[in-house]
Amino acid sequence: MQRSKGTHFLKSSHKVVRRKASAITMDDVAAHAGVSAMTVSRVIHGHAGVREDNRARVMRSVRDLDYRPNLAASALAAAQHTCIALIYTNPSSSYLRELLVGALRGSTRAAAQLVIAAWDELGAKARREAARRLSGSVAGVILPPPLCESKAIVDEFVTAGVAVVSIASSHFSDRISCVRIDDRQASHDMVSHLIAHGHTRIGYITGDPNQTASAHRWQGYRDALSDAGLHYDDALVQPGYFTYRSGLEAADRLLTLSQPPSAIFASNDDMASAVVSVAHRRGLEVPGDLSVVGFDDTFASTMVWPELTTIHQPVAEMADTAIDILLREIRRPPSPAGGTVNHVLAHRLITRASVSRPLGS
Amino acid sequence: MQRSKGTHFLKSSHKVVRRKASAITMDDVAAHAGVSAMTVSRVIHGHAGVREDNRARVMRSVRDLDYRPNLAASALAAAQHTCIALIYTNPSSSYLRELLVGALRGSTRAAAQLVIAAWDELGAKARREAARRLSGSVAGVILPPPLCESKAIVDEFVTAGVAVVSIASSHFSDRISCVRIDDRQASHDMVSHLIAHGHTRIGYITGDPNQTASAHRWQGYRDALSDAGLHYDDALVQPGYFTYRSGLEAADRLLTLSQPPSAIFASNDDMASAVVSVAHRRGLEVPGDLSVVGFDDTFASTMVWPELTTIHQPVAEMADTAIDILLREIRRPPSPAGGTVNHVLAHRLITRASVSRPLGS
DNA sequence: CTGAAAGCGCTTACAG
DNA sequence: CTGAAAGCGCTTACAG
Repeated sequence: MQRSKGTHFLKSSHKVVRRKASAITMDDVAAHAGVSAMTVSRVIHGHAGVREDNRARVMRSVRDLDYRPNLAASALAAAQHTCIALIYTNPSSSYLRELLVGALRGSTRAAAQLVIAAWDELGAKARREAARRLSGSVAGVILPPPLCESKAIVDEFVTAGVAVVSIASSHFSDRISCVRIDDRQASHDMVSHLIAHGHTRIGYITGDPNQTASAHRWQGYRDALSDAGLHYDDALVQPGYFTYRSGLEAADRLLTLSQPPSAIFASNDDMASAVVSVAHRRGLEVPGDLSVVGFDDTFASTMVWPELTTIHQPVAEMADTAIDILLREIRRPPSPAGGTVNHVLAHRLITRASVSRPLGS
Repeated sequence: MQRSKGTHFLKSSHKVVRRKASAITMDDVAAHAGVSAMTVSRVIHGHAGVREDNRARVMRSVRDLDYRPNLAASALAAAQHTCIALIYTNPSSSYLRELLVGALRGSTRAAAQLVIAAWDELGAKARREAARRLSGSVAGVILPPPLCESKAIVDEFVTAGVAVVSIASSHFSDRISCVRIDDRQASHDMVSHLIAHGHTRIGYITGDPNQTASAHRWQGYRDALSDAGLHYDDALVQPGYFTYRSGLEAADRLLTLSQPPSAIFASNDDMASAVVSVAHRRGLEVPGDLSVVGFDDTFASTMVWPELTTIHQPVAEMADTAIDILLREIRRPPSPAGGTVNHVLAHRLITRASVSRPLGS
């Protein structure tokens, strides 16, 4: 192993020792493998048209020297000073954390610069203003809900030629790309899970009517009932807004029904947590007296007792994917077509402790 | 306003329009201001030794052209391919989100590359292993609790010459720098707040004994009681571990006391949420029958009803500051001294709805 | 106090 | 299938 440039760095100097990782450059790898830097670059990016033996040698050298490309250099050389913004407006959304982790992973991998913008304090007008300003300095934006439901905001970016990907919403999927799960199917899965446990009176708390996911989840609930031959009862469906507070109120309405449900499906975890709290206040055991399930698999779902059965949404992966889609759109040659992507990731039913068979079954 | 290089980009091409932001380079600014790029660079970095009129002209041009430096280029040129890792092990810590936002802000500003590592699935041995591996590729690490309390991990990095900053813990402050708040004073403030409302029997739930903050917060509780001339009652202090579950158990013990407290101070929000839940299950109104307060001002504190009075810890700012400290250590010339920094940020008491005067006062 | 030149580590046309 | 050269936009010595 030859560290042509690196070796003398490993002496005593504090500062320089710390740089040792980047001491290995593409040229070092090229020399080690006996090819040009060009070829190394091709191999690394998986470009076709490299002889198999050369490819193998390069990969070997990369491993031997523990080479890690310098992202700053890549970004600069590729003139890909791509700056992508992730905008959030809902600080209480527990999944912002996952969103950040995923976006960071994606932007690092792609050597794009990530900017986080918090717009929760801004009014509608200030948001449009901010969007206009941002359009001047970023090539793409990731729009989580509820921002991606706003035509004004989406328009602002699209008009400015900024690439946009919405997370968890297909509202404007004809104009911008989106990454999401199949909310309807996921909701269907959850209701079927409850039915399989013997529940026939299943309460449902809807989500924010301004978010497309709400309609899909609700539809999934109805589909599953109908598929199981259960009739749909209006009284069992109460409006919510994805907030803890709204969950509290909906749960109260549901549990004071003359014939209360034996299970409640709140369409997100925050509301489901609220249901558990209301149940406790009313002296009901969960899941003994009432089964409760949520949606999203956020932190909130394990912050209650018992922990909630819920639907896992791969949020980090969604953000990561969003970066890829954005970059592809930004870097592709100008095409007349445009063509948005509608990327659907797999969801997963997470079984925890908040579901049991109904009383007396 | 002359966009020597930019103008022709603004034509129809989709791709290139998106690059317009970076079309303005330092050379453009230099030309606009009638100086060299060198001088622009000096002004931007606030280096001394630039004539006042030149400085003013440059700043004017920067503003006029809306110049934004290309971070990739800065990083590359400065040979500051500094890579910093943020390692987390506690995915349920609601403040990871803030940590990420702050770290990202800091790393973007400083053109450092940020890497997020999740070690929560790893055992002690695997963590040491991971630390060793990471030491080869990063110049600095940010260690939030509880990781920063582990001598083995800290040693692994320090030995490898990697700069380390711990968040919210001064445990190894003689060997590594830390960013934190004054936990003891903050806790004192909170207890004084309860006393000011007329509470004299104040329950306390301690934190994870392995985290230094726990001891400081507990000390603040005792200090405040003593300062107010109240006696310290062992029965009112119950052990917790910063988890929701442990809060549930501690609250049960506290509320079954023959003489239960009129207020409970849980030393973090997760446990305080648990206290509220237990209170409700026992038919107690919060804050009517029991005042409850937390610590950290995380998402959990507004996820319960009533929302919790708590101590705000500026977590994002802490991470941001950590990046600065790290960079200073990494980039400073090798010095024999070393010298760690102990940076204390201001906390804030957040008053919400979970405190009232005790019953019958 | 100021600037011309070299170079950071990659990638992108362009030739073979 | 492969490589030499130019260049991405900045900063760092080095000279004035």
